[in-house]
Amino acid sequence: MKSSEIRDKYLKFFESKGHQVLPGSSLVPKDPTVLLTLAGMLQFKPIFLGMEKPEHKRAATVQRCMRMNDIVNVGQTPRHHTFFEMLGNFSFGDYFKKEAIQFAWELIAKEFAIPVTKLRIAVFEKDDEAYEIWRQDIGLPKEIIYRLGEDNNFWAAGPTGPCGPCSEIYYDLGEEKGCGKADCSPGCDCDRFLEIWNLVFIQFNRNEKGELLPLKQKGIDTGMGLERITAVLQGVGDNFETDLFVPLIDKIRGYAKTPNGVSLRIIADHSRSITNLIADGVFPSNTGRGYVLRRLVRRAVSHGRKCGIERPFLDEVALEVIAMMGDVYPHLKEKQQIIKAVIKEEEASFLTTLDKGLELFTEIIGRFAKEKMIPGLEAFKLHDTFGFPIELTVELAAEKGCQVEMNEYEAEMAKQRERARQSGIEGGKKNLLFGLELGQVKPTQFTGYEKQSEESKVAAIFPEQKLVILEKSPFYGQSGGQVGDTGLITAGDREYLVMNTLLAPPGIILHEVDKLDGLTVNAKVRATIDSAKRKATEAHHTATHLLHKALREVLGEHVKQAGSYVGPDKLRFDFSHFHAMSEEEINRVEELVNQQVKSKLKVEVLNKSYKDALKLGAMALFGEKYGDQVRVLKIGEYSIELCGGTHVKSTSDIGYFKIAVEGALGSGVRRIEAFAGQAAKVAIIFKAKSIFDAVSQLIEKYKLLRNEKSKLCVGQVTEANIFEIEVTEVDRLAKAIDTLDTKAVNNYLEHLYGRLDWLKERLAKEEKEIEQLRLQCASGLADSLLAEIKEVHGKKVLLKEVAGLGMEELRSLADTINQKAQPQVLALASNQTNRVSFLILAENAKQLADAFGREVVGKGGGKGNKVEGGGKDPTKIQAGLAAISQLI
RNA sequence: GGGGCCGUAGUUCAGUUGGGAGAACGCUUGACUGGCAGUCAAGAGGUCAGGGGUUCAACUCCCCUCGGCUCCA
Repeated sequence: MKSSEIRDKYLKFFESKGHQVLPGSSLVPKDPTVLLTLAGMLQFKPIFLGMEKPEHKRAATVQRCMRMNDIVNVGQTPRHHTFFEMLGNFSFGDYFKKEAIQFAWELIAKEFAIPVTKLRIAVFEKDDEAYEIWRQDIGLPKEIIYRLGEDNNFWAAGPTGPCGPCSEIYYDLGEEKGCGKADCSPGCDCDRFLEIWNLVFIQFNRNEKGELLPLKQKGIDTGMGLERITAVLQGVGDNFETDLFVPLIDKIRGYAKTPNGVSLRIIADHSRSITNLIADGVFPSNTGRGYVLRRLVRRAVSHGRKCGIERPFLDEVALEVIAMMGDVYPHLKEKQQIIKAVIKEEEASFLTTLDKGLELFTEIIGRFAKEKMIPGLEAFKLHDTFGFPIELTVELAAEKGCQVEMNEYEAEMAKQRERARQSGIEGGKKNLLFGLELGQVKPTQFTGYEKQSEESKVAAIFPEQKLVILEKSPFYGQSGGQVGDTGLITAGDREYLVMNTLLAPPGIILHEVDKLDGLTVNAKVRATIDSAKRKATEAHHTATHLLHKALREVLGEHVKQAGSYVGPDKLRFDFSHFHAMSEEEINRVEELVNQQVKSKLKVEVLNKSYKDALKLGAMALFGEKYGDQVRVLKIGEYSIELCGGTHVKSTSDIGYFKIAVEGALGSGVRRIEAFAGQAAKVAIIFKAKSIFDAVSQLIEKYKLLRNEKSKLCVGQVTEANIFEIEVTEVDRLAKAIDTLDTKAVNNYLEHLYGRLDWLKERLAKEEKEIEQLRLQCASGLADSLLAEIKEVHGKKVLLKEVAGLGMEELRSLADTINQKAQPQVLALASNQTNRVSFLILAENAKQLADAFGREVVGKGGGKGNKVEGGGKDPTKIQAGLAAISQLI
């Protein structure tokens, strides 16, 4: 049976049993606490947790999943993967153990016709109910039903919350695959018994005390790995030998000069992960999912090299993955271009780090060739700092007959992990919502799309966190990047300041207030938001959508939102893009956005089903489910996106849009900070003002320099034409902002920057000229000083105070004198802006400097026969020089 | 979120108890040559990423910011 038939058969079977077939969700989960979709039930987690109402009582899905826990086993065993497909059927308070077991058995034994002799069953040791169903209702002999412990057959999503026993169906691959031990049975570590289906019976809620309380609404959550069942049904006993992998591995083998089975499997497995991750909107980066993706690419490339593949090839392998999976998952085909491009770029960048690492490695191996042992610390540094894989280090070392001190390496690695974990724990505690018991609270009715003030009743209070929940509220809870509203809750004549508003997953709006005294549940209140702040936030939010669209127009369709902040003060937008933006690109984007502002586009909100929204061409973000009602934000004909936030009525309300900074967050991810409305105007004028200040400061400095120059040896100083900035120019700028003339604003700012640069350049030139003049003067001075060299105790000595010379000039002066006369003792001291600089050339320069330093309140130091130093009391220079002459 | 490394001429990089900013290539000019290549000579090119601190003195030591690379979660 082909794997595609197995998928279809599974879904059809459960459809016939009254299940709604739903599409699997993205690998990027909606739940922000979960990195990747790692199980079929993830999209239904809120339902099992009682936070969301199910739309169907029974559902069945095929879910693409990713798990990184077993990555070291991938390729080594017949059944570990980073990417796999999970077949699942679910019951939400509908059928329970009996039907779940009956369905499973019917499919396995009848539809798939797996011989009973090959099957084994496991139940939780205390679950007599399940045991009896298998025994009585199905009629299985007790020899093939096993009772297993909590670690194997009890499922929980966390330390508290819904949980329950499970029952597993195993396939016996035959004794020859096993460990041969007498007690070998399901649950054994060896490869004989393959777990093919796990049926989870969610029947308890575990509270903080660890007590198991029965759930009113029991649930069923089952999962059968497509790869495993396919292996069984195709009679190969190895997932990598199924039609899910064979064509892919063949393709990879075609690139390999020296193929080895394990590497081919790893590359095949990782290619599937990589392709699907990128298709779901993940880009390589150095954090989070992006980092998972990067690691997979790098492991795959490393194993490619192991197989003698020197050139980039993964992007082509990805095409094969798309060819194999594209019919089931059409979005892979749609994203083909991007997938290929991203992989190519990432592969190339890894090859350069490998080259770099190789250089460092050869340097290290040279140092430790004698010991035949590379310290773990070196290997760790190579890995940690330079990204050179440890496997490669070990392998290359072995080629040179060296080993790597792995204990030390592992110890360093453990330290690194510990550090990261510590910071993770501390970070988690910061979350105010952590550990809040919201199970009994109903979702708040949000009325803030239309109203700014609302009569309401207090639904719940959390005194410890100072959180208030209302039945309905106009306050927007922080989500989707938009900050929470602030404002006022009044009860009678008492006022409560709302500092921030948060949103908990099932749609509960939490008002963070300054105090709670007197406020009780069920109290009648009026909730009023700070509308000025809201308005400023809305301008930024609508501008964010325009920005997103404009970026896609200017930079390309690969630009995708990767996070945002929308507040009253500014907006921040993170997006995928591979290079820094050029100035022209930034200007183009600004212009495009301001053009939309000028066009006074109508901003509309449409409530649509997710399906219809996609049909309209809305840009889908992460995590939406197919059945959801979604809000579609339509800005004229320009932009259409899903968005739950609040917005201005017309783009003209944005006022003006200005990008402040564009920078990198990591490779492949850029960040823009921008201003809209009043904030934009303030930011621009402020910027202009700060340039004015800088310019006038430079002008002052310039004048000083001219002055100094005129005092130096040459007499003639021509007066340069200095641009002063006129105040009226600020008015012109303000006017350009008001008329939305982006070009004028940018030209003007550029003009200001230009002037600043011009002045800086001018200043640098002037400084250099003065420097030259000084050196010139110093060399002139040298000639006159030669005459002052005296003979003391048979040594040529010159001790001299000179006026207004810096260290630079002293050196130059000393050089010239030294060149022309070679005195044995040369001490020059200068009084510059009330401080002393001195330079001494002599056999015992240090000793002389100490004596001099004592006089002028200073000290100095240097190398060999030269000392440089300084002091604070210029009036003592002569005394210092006298002290030196004493020592000669 | 927490670490590590890096940032010096147009480019690739040197630069140790903190005490005159360097090399190679490239660039400009000149000479040799019929022209090019080439060789020789001279020259230009640096806010040592930016800001603060310590110091008589910071490319060098400390802190912060920005940018690039990288590991862990």
